[in-house]
Amino acid sequence: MIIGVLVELSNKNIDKIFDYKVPDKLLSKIKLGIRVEVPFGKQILEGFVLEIKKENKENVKLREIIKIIDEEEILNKELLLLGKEIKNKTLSTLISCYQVMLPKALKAKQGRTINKKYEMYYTLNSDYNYKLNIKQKQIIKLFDKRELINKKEIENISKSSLNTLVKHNVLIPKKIEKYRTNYNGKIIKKKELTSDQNKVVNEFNNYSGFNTFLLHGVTGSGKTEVYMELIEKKLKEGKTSIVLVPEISLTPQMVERFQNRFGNKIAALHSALSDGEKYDEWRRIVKKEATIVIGARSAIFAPLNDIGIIIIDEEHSDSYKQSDSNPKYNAKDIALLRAKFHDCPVMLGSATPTLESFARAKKGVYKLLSLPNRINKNMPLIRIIDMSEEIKESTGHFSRSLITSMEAKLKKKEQIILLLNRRGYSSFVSCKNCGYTFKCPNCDISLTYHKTSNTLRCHYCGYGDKVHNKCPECSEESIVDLGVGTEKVEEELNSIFPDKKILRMDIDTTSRKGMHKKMIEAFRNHEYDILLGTQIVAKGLDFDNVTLVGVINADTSLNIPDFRSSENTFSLLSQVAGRSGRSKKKGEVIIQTYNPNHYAIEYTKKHDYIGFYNKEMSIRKILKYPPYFYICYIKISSKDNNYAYTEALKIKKSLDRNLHNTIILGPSTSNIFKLNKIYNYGIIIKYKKDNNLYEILNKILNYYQTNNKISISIDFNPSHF
DNA sequence: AGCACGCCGACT
DNA sequence: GTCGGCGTGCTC
Repeated sequence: MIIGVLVELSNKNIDKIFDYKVPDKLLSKIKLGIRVEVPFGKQILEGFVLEIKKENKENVKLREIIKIIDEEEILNKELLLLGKEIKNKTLSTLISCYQVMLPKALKAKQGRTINKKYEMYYTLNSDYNYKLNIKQKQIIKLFDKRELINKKEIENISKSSLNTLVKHNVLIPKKIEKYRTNYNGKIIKKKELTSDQNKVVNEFNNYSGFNTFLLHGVTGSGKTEVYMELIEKKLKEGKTSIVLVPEISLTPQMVERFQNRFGNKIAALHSALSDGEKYDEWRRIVKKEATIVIGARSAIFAPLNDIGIIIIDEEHSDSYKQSDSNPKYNAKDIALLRAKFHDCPVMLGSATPTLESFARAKKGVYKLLSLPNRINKNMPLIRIIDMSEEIKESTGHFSRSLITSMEAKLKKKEQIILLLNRRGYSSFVSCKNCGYTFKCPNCDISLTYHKTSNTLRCHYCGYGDKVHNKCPECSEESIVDLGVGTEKVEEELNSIFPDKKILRMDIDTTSRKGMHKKMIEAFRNHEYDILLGTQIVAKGLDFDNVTLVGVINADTSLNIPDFRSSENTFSLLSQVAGRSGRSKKKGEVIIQTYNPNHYAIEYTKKHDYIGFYNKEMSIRKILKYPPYFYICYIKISSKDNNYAYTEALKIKKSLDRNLHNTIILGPSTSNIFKLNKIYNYGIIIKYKKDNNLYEILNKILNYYQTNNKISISIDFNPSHF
């Protein structure tokens, strides 16, 4: 037998199928989608079995595989096919497309130490022939009611008796796999749906087979309850479901809600799990023990069969796009591919859908469903504070209106969420005298001051430096911290409200495992009065007692050189505003800004998504941006700045020669020009139809493949530049 | 990715 | 004359 194997090396030259012979003794174990170990040149590598073919005389010189790694396929037919589609859409290596589908534990080299975990159990040999003493009888009695008894439980009676019983074949040991994750499902009865929710469910049920739905529901309108209703229906039909949520809002709270409804049918996949835990969850899915998968981006590859629905919550979130490594895929696109394969619906949900999705819904490509009202029928009141006026009156980060409002809420024992919008914002340490700014020597990034460790750090490469008092340029001792960090705002809050408890939540304080969950629970239990944080506080959190949301600086995300900056700002502000007044108490939102007349802020104030959509669409049309045009971003990177630029120019010229009906911009420096000593340039291609784009790009990739002085990365529909 | 092959510079 | 530099090409 001859098999075609794809080896686990992500290199464009090797990204093809190599043929191997299978020795007779392994013949019966060969299946598509398992891994095997093969000799490859001088090395031994793992690879996936992608083809099984008949032997013929020309194959005589082939080498033989060494061994078989998996008993069962780890990539089923659907996923094998899907990998090829992703390769074609993203121009990545096929092997990277398969690797991205699997938990780390199953990847070559990285996973060798992660094994299944077992626990020892015993069963009773029904026809044993042995005279029992008192202790032993006591042990045997355990088996009256149960068939399997855990080793620990027996050892609690007597460890040596256990050994004797095993020796005399009275008890038979059984190794049973123990999952590192566990769920104690206390099923809570579902809530009655509101009439709005019922209407959505009924409209959805009018369709069958593959369809894409866009559920446009304002914050607090009860989208999750709709999702659960649809999943329950699929569950009754014997079908499985995938629910994607952004990593940041994949809070224990969200997982718990699903567990309370569906118990141990749920498998949750998110970054807070260890590699071993992820591996266990993955196997629970394979074994069909879990039929509802809830997870972040990569959960779209869950090895489910018979998928009945795929739900993507907060569909506007850019976390569904993998942009840091290949393949640069978007989970929304993968969802559509899988749904077509399973002939099942996809539901995209958001209070602020992406323009792309809403435009498709308006064209009828997606079916538009909406939840226009909050469950409590009460949208929070939003007030905009012009900080350019305010700054004349106060020195800190807080306007008088915000402080007054905070005082009022705190007096009523209500809670407050404060958002420090730091997106694209680099806080920096600078010289007051000459303007010198401390920058990372590896990256084109200002260093950030960390008070706790008294160091300057680069948030991109991790470079650290001592704090200097003297300016290296002008030697004056006038170094100041100009950044607006959460630490600094926390200090200021402490001095304004000395007797109030403040909870600071950002990457620094939530990175430790389980901290996120603990903090959210502590805030819910009212152990704190004010929750201060970055983006992390904007999404998905649901606290009944929060009646005021304050946005300290709405503008920072507007100032990013990215055509989506208005959309991202509108979306962020609308989302965070939605945290206020979700229950019976009336909610209030205060947004501090230096651009009170910017349309992203004005439409946020009016809770007017459609208004924002129309305004932004008109701009996108003029500037030829998505959804009117597709975008492809080519990044050219090298340690040699000049070389990177000259090659980028060459690429641009070659694109000009070969592509027609496209707009090609650049090369210009990337948003992060220098990162880890590497210089980055980018070329933007705007196009409507792809013509021969893929072919040309493939040629460029192949041309530079062997050049190790430069690297080329291609991102379709990028979320960062 | 690794490793061999191969064609040019400065050294026991 | 030889050791070793890394450019090029190949791995079933």
